[in-house]
Amino acid sequence: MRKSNLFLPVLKENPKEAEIISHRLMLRAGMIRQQSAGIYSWLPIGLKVLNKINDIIRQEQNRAGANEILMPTIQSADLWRESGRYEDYGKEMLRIEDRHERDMLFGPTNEEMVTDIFRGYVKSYKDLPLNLYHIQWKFRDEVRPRFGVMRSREFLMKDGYSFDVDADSARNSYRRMFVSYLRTFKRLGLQAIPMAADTGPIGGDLSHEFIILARTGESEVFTDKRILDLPTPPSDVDYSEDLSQWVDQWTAYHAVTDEIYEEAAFHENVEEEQRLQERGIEVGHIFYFGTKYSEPMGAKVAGPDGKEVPVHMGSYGIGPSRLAAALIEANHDDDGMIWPTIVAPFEAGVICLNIKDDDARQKSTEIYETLLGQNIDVLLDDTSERPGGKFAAMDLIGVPYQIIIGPKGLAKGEVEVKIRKTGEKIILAPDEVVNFVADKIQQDLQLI
RNA sequence: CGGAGUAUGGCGCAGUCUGGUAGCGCACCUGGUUUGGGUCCAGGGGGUCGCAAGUUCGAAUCUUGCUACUCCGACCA
Repeated sequence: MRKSNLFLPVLKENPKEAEIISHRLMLRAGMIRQQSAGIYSWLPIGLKVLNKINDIIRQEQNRAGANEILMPTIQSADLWRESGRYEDYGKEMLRIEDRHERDMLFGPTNEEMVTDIFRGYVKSYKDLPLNLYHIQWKFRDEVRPRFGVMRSREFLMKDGYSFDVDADSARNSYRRMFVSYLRTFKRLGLQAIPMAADTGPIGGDLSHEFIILARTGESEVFTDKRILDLPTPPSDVDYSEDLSQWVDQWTAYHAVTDEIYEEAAFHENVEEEQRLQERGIEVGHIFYFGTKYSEPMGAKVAGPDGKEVPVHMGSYGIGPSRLAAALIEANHDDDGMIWPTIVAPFEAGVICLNIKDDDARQKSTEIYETLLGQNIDVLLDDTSERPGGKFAAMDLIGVPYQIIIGPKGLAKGEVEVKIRKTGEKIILAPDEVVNFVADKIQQDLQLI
């Protein structure tokens, strides 16, 4: 992408409404635009990041055996009457009436709808387990949306649903998602800690929240430091095997949010020197809730004995739009965002310091095109702005590898590579730079 | 939903107390200049002062009502 052709409305000043760093930076970098309270447009580089996050989630969902579908945002109230939640959900649900005066709603979640899909097709235990997920916009009419896309009313959610013939099998499905989530957050460069959680309005008896530690987090978390050193399941983890060892290992240490925190339990379970009390951001939440929806909605399958049984279900949520903000909270400095390469709006940037200088322009373009040819997502700053503005913009949007090309350097046979994360500046010959940067990016993107 | 605020050009703000025909910085446009960490000079365009009603010769400014948005709290992916 050439910057001269990119819609990148960066702001020099901080919009006054933005209180937390991720919100400020997303507005300043032109990633999002508020349209009304808790409702945002996603502008080009914001959308790029969001899509890259979605890609990682998809890869790890699919690896774990889940099937991607896409359900609508608008749902019929009748489905929710079947489960009883139409009355229970309260004002957080946005209720709509269509022209025929039918009660509709903007989906805050999709348990009812996916259960409806399931019951329409699946009749035998032989087709289980089954896991269906989608990545779709949700609406929850929060009383007080805030912090930009961290707590918005409209938000993107990956919500997945598992179906099993019995509770034991459902626990295996739960473990697959548990492992998949550990991998997803790890690949996004985040240290997410699964914490025992309340099941809330979704219901059920087994639930974990995945929390990343960040000073600006909204909840207080209490855990054992040693949880930070646990290994993440590798890319070749076999999802058809028993995954208990992974789940047991990760749930062995005490880890709770303020919702269910009890001082006595914390002190009993965690030795003083291992206690870690921090703020955290919830980026994922998984539930096992048995037959809560399948029973009232008649989602049943025939078991081996020919008798019909209601399926055991679980649901698994990750908020990609919130993750974008959480990633910024976890990775930034005074100059702007510091994206992990895997979700950066661009993997590399080429700054041509003086576009009017023939050598600089030609060399910049050549390097840019060579990188493109290697499938690297690269931004060429071919604008006539001043150098200072170009540097500031690259740092603000958090481009991990920045190749700086100007007449003065070229005269000495030099270009500079700046590594955003470390601030390192490496001087190279122009014909070395593509390989150097391509290698770095390849390393960063290596499947872990 | 309780409490506290804000609303003036794309963004950040002054002007409101004390009514008199709207201003600054950034951004934008033109010309020149400059080009390795947010150049400099000159000129220029852009505003129903959130909306409505009222008071007044005259309202961004005073009064009343409304709306939107933000912050703190309760609630939440």
